[in-house]
Amino acid sequence: MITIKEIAGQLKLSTTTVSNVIHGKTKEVSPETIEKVRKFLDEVGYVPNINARNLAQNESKIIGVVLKTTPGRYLELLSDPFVAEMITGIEREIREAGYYMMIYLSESIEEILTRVSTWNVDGLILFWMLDDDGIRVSEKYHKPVVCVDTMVVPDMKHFVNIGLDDADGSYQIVKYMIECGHRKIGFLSDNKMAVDLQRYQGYKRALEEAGIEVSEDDFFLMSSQKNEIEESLEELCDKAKDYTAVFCVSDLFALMFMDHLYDRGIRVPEDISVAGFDDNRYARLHRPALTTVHQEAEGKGVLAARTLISMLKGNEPESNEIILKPELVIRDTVKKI
Amino acid sequence: MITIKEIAGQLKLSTTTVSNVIHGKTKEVSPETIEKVRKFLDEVGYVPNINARNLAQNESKIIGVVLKTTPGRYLELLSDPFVAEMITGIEREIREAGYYMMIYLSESIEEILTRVSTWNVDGLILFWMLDDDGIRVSEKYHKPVVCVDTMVVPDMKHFVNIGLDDADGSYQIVKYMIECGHRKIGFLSDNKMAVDLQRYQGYKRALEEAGIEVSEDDFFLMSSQKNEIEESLEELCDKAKDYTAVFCVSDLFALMFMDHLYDRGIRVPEDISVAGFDDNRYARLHRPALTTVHQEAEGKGVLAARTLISMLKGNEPESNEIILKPELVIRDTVKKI
DNA sequence: TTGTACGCGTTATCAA
DNA sequence: TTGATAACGCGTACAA
Repeated sequence: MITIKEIAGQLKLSTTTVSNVIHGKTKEVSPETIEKVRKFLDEVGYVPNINARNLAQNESKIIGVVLKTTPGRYLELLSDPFVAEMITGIEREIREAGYYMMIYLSESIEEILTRVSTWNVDGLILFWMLDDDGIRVSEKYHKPVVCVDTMVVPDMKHFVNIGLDDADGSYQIVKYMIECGHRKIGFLSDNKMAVDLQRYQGYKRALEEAGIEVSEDDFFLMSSQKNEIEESLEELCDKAKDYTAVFCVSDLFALMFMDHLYDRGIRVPEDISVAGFDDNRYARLHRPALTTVHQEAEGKGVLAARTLISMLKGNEPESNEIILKPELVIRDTVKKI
Repeated sequence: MITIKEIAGQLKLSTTTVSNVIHGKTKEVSPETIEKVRKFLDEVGYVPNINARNLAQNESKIIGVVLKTTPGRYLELLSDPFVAEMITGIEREIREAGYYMMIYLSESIEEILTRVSTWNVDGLILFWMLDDDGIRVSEKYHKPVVCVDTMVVPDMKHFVNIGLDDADGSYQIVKYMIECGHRKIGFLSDNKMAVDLQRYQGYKRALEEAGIEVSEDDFFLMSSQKNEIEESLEELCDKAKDYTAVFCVSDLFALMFMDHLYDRGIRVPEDISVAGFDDNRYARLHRPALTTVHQEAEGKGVLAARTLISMLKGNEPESNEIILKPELVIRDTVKKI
């Protein structure tokens, strides 16, 4: 790798001049020199050493994309189509803005913070922070942060949350199910936190508005531990006999649930109706086609990245929170009864 | 961020000593000093600045993971479940080995090389290099490289290819289809290059061994352009009427094809048999369950990362090429006739 | 218009 | 056992 110093040496110029030409600070450089330097740079294919630049400028041009995992989580994060689509959008935006993306997977906020400060990361995109995660980050990290699908955002200027109106999404679809004549509607999830809690609340509101009583019993609790999932889904198939419909908190769960129903000869939607949430790529490949709530995964990623990059440029975010709107997608898995 | 210099100042020591303690070069440091420094480091939560370290050591601890795209490709790369699973494995290995992962998506080898040298990346994992891509990389990049699913590997010491015996995989499944009584078997793909070519050759060999003539007509060519896919699949459904089975070059294509068949009321496997390749997570969620060829996507990623990391440690790779074995998975989409 | 000199944080060499 | 000092490559204030 050729360095500025070497170039300056060969051209009998100073490093300053070369550096100035590289950065277009050409007001004070003679045209001939500019030309000479430019030509030479091209010839040798000069590439700046970013470590040296970062060291000198105290920046990194790196945006950290942090996925906080929990132990024993069913799907490896990157394989989750929703995550993958979001990251696709994020990656493109970051790249086009001249930044670099570094992905961190970790169960530990401390580990994440260490990596972030080791690399002197310029900005952060955080997924699914829970509890006091956000606060712990904000205490140690004082640069722009964009959270995705995070409920509790500390009231910090450099924090922005990108979310979805989850409650409204589930409200819409459950309302639709009720309109189709369903009154016994289960809610399937592996937890009742954060985003899933919101979705549960929308479900509850729709039922209550229709004068249908909601009981804890209607919660179809799926295990989140890899080795227990199959078993818990088996049990839920039994439980489903008392229901005409089940709303699943995600497309993935809906697909998994339908598999078990199929394997037992229970037909969707003839015997039971099922709905999902997300409308991800793989749900779209399913047949019968899944009735679900659509959200723009890639768009969410793009928005997160753009918001962060804008903050990096010194712009104040317009608001601490951006909430996107979900959209009901009616397909074939919810039957009129 | 506290620096070594500051620490040395506060402790009335030299930076050398502090640095030595940090790196466990404690043969020549007194126990008391070690203790004192260690304690202080803990207290202040010292985190090294990796830019400075990289600059001094002329390394980066970064492993570049390069996905070369082609314009208009149907699936965004990271959303491809096979890619996602592989990256999951790669990421974990890289992280556990104390390296950092940087993902590059690009259509241009030049752009990739620029980024790689900008960051002074220590090693590279390349996916699907085509034609002279590999050679162009090897000309400019002289550190360890592991390719995945690449056919032409230049005879370079620092290049290793991780592949799958694709031809054998398709040979096995097509042979199975023949054993099930099928004789008119189509081959569906969107191209006939690299890995897909290998899979085609295995298909061909199985048919030829069974004395079945193979014609160009049996190639079900699907468009790879986003906006033309639907249409081309429609046409292939018509074409399928003359066949009892279609072997698809990937699970994804098999799923897409089956969707179109389903939407036209053509049943799998009753009316036509379908097989895939990869056995990815989403294919496993499909019903009827897909008969396919299994390969360990995550394992492939892990192997690629481990091989590279071993080379980074100075070990010579045992061989220029590691070829994994695929495995036939019989499920429900191929019917005995 | 061009050049000198220094600082960024770390590691390494060699002297004390 | 410890400490000064140079070096890595770049950007920049300031001097010429």
